[in-house]
Amino acid sequence: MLDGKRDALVTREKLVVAAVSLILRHGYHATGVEAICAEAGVTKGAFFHHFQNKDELGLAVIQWWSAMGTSFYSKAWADETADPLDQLDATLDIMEGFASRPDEPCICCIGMMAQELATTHPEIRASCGREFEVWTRNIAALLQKAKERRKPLREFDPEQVAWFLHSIWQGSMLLAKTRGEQTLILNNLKQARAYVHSFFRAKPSAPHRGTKAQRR
Amino acid sequence: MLDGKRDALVTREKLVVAAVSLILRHGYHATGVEAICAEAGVTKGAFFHHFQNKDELGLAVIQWWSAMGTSFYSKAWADETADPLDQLDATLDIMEGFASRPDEPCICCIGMMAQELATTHPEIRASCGREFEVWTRNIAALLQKAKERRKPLREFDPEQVAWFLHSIWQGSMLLAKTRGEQTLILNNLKQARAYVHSFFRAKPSAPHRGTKAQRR
DNA sequence: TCAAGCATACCAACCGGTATGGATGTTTGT
DNA sequence: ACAAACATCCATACCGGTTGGTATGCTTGA
Repeated sequence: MLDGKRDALVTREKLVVAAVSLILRHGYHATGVEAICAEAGVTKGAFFHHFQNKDELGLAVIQWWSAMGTSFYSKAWADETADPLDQLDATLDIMEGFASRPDEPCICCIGMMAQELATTHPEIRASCGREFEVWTRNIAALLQKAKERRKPLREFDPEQVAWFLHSIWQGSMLLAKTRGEQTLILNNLKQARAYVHSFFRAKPSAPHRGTKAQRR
Repeated sequence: MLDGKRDALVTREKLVVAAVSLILRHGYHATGVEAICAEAGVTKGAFFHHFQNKDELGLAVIQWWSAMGTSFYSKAWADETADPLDQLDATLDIMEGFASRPDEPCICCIGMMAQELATTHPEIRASCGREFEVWTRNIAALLQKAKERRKPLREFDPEQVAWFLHSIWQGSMLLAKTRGEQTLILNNLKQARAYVHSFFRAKPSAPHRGTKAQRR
């Protein structure tokens, strides 16, 4: 029975989700195993049945967050035939939407774990690096396609620009944490969008709809 | 006697410096009070004589790092009569130099603490925010001056651009932590420099010396 | 002489992790 | 078909080590 009282996969998922929620709020070290179990509604017996130790859960958390992120951007990335510049705009729209959710902080679980654990936990550092590359490669691919279709106004390296955009994104979330509001992120995204557009001739068709996805 | 065996200010400074060093390597929570004392060559008696608790030391660490940072940029910011755009370039040169130190990671203590403690420690969050603003205000002031002296090619808000640059800086250091090398930071700084220059007409005088401060 | 500065010893709380046994679903023997 | 046997799943209880923090008293400089 899939929805029976006892399902290992469900329990495991509950633990990972609980860990994500707590790590986002308190960070990795400040989140105890018992606190995760309490949030998930299980006990330590279940925890150490699914994970050898806390760090192994950390790796699962990173993968879970990355998978969630990829599905989060799927609307912008899925259509292979779409205009790549439109896809980049759609990506930025999604990011704006993520930063515009009321009463929800705009933070990245992987960014937090990378900051806290990169120097001490080599495996977690490597995992964070891999998942960072997933996002960046997707952006770089769109930039590459855009570069091929429309001749850019000036030369640029898609990969480097993608890392540049990712840095803006992570840095924005970091700086915004110290302030009450998230307009900083939205302002940065606007500049990032303009930066991307600056490589290409303005499109005559789309009248640049500006900021979308504000306040549901 | 200032250089006597016993000097409260020196001891306090040793504790703060030791804490900075350890926090940069292991993060805040993973850095124990006893470890800090060992690194500083004192005991817990000294620690809790100077700081009521660990968080109070955290605040001192933030202020220490901010002060060090400001003096770090003093060469670029001190001269009131200099050309503001040159000052911005000098600032980016210093940042490139910071990212080019061999075998030294390019990381920010305040960025790390903000990421780890912003949601749980309101006072530390506020302190990080204040020190972030110090850097940003300096950059914004230079951009403002540059905007006044030479008419920019297009309109921009100095404060928003300054936060944008700060985000790039913090995000670059964060992403670079997950990789072995720091060329990512240098590439981002190049794009940031080009972005700043894109607001102004190219200067005929300075032939744009490119990347400086590589490998001593 | 006296307070500031600091070392020593100590503590309750909490941490990640383990040992053990019971509950549950699945497979197997007949 | 049905129970026995089994492996998976998870709860309970427990543990050694570490944590931030304290109580106390010696030492040093003024």
